[in-house]
Amino acid sequence: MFCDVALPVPLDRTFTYAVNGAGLGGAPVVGARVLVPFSGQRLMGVVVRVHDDALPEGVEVKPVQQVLDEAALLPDELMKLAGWIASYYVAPLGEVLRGMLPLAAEVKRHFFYRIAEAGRRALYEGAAKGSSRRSRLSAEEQNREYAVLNYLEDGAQAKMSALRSATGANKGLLEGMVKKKWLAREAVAEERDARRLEKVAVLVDGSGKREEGRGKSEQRLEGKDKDEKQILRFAKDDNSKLAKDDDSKLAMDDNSKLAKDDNSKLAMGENSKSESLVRLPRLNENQLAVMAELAAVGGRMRVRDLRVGVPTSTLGTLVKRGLVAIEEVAEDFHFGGVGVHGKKHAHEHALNEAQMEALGTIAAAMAQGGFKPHLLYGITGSGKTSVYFAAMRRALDAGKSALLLVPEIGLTPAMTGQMVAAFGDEVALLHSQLTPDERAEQWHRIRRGEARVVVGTRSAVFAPMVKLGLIIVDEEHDSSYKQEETPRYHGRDVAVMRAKLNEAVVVLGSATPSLESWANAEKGRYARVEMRERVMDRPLPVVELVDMRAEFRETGQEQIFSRRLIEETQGTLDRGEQAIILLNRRGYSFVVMCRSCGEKIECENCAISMTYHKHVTSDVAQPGQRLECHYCGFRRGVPKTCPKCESEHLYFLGAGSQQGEERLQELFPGARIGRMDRDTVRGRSDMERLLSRLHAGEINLLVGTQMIAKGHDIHGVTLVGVVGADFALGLPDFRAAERVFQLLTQVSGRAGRGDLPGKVLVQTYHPDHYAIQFAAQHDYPGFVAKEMQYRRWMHYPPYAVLANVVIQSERLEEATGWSAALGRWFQQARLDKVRVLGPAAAPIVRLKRIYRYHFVLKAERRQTLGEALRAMLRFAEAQDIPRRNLVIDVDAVHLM
DNA sequence: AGCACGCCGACT
DNA sequence: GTCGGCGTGCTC
Repeated sequence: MFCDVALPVPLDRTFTYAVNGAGLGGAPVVGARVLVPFSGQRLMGVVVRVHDDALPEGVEVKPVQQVLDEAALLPDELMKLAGWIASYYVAPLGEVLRGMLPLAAEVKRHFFYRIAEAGRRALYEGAAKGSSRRSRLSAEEQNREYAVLNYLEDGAQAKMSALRSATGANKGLLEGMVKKKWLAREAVAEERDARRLEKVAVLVDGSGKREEGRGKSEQRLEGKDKDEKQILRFAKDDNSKLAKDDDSKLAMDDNSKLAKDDNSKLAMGENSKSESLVRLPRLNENQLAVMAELAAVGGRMRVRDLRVGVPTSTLGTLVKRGLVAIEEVAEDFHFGGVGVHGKKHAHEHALNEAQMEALGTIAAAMAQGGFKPHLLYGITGSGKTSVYFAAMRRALDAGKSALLLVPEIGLTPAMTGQMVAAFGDEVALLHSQLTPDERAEQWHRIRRGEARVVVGTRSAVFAPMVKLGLIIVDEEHDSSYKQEETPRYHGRDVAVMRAKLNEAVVVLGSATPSLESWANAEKGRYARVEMRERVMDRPLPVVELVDMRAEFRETGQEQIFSRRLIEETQGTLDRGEQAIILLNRRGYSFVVMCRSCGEKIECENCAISMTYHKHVTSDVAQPGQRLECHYCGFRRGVPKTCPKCESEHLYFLGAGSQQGEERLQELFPGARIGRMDRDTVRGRSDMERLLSRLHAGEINLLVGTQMIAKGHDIHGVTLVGVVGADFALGLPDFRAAERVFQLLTQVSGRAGRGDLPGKVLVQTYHPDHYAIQFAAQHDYPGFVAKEMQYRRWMHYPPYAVLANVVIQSERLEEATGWSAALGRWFQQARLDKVRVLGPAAAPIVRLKRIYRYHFVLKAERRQTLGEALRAMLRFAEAQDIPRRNLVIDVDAVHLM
């Protein structure tokens, strides 16, 4: 018997292994994970086929080394989905499957090292001969090498982690020793329980209840009085275990001294059974607070919950004094760091008529059963979220599970907070900020059917749901659903396919649906559900356009903020209301240009203009390094003179959010200004803090990049200013108009969500452009009609399917040579019904030191496009163009 | 991708 | 002479 295994390597095929080897309980099933030998490595892969077909000639079949799952880890429909993605996006199946599994946490590869013959010689014969003088090792590193050899001298093998902590060696050093043949290395992949351990603080009381923790010392507090004469009695049973087994860090650190003493005694064969009396000084305020809190909850509490305003060391002190013990238990559940907050019963608000109707349509589809896609077009503020909640509730009531996809969880803390509040511990959150362990844990909770509601970003579309009944894709137009690395899938489109395979209902929701989804609704493939009124009959904000060309003519100077915007902002602040201003670039100024030669300062690694940051934005930066590349992160100082012509006249162009904030500070000295961009919002907590300050009115003027536009529901905001959002209209991107329309609509939606009506001021250099005009009128259908015309004429999606093919190489000659060869092939192949544009330099011709050329392929039919791409790959293979230098992006969102 | 194998240049 | 850097080719 054989099985075909998909491996996480960039190769468009599977590999066959024998499964009748000894020690394996029969053949693995499709969907199970296996460990297999592969090119000198041991890899984990997923079985995709079990068969006894004749094998291709000339390959030596190796046996499967270990079967990790008895039953299929991935259910049948996810295996099918993986196959579909691999074919649709022309991606290796193994890489698709890798993205579907929480692999990292479950199989850990350990390296074991053992001393080799040459290493022994080096050790005995001494340093003089052993180390080559050529090697660039410092004396310190050489010493470490000898420490490693000493450690391994007895011939036993040691784990890399043990070696590192014992000798201070790092991986590079150990690998260097392997190269010198001083050490032999063996890699072992081992499976482990994905569940995390959690530390629980336990109040040690004097009631005689014995501590039965694993090898922990029995600790007792004599008498319950917590005043001056606390006497503690340590009765140490067997501290050697404490030192060896107890990996609880707190207990370890604090008892290490004690444990050491006892170990030495033990080593001499003396069993310690000592008792000691320790007199304790009175507890300080922090310590008392911790004790009180523990006592208040019955003496047990998770350490994580305990840290309320006291330093972490306090707990350590209490442990040292034996008043508290730390136990480790398998953690049952937590929300991966998202707290429960938000309006608890927001979802229970009575739905208005439009919402009820939308819910009715979705519920009816669920009741009827089977695959049913919907497009929920609801204007900003129409209450889509409430409909999602109600629909998910219905799914649960019907015994089904529900999946909600959101663009970026960190940016919408309110939504996740509400989910947790509404569905409690039936919710699992999946997002990029989870550690591999947390991810694996959530994955298994979902797989076991314990979490029936899943909220997550793009990759959550692969959650192993049990009885999936409903998938909702919120803000379905959002480009963050597109994965920008292999496999380059679109979360929304995968969601629709998944719903089809699961015979589930899928709802794509947006105030500005993508043209693709709108076209599908027009064709009747998706049922369209509309909500065209805001909740509570709130009006949409009035949008006023400010023509920045006229502004310049009249004022004679280039200013970030127009007189109208300044005036309106002043008025808003004077009335005690809040304003937010979108300035869709981060940094201070995004171009540094030479007045003499016109040269812009570009990144060393990318063909990209560097952004000036007035203050260093990251702790890794060297002081003074204020130019930053937003693509590769490269930083440098600001040169005094132009690098090209040495002129001293460098000037800074294009205002970013940082400059916006500074300018607002000057204009409105009394305003309480906040800034929201990737420099000020690093993690979820930053976002939550900013939003809560905004809610509380501690901030009354917020400036930021597009993250301020994302679904936040802030009732006090009555003015929204938009600065430079039409910049994108000048970019060579067929989706530019769509993006600008979406951004304007989304950000306008932030205004007037409370009792007071909102107003939007859009500063623009293209006041007559239809994207701006329709956005100002809140006319999505009008915009779509116009944009569809353009797409039809130009044969762009949704009137064609499109793929971007990038040819990349660090060497310019390779990139140009290969693209020319492919160009010639496309010409002579005369692919039927496929239009090929290119080869051309990619819009960003060099990125992270890699040169990039590209083709855009357009076809009427999906299948035609797929065949063309596969034919192209075959040609590339025949021409020895390495596969990794060809990036195929089906349904590309950015043609960069 | 990651690893082995093999050619070639630098240093003893 | 020997070591180590890195380009090339293959992986059931």
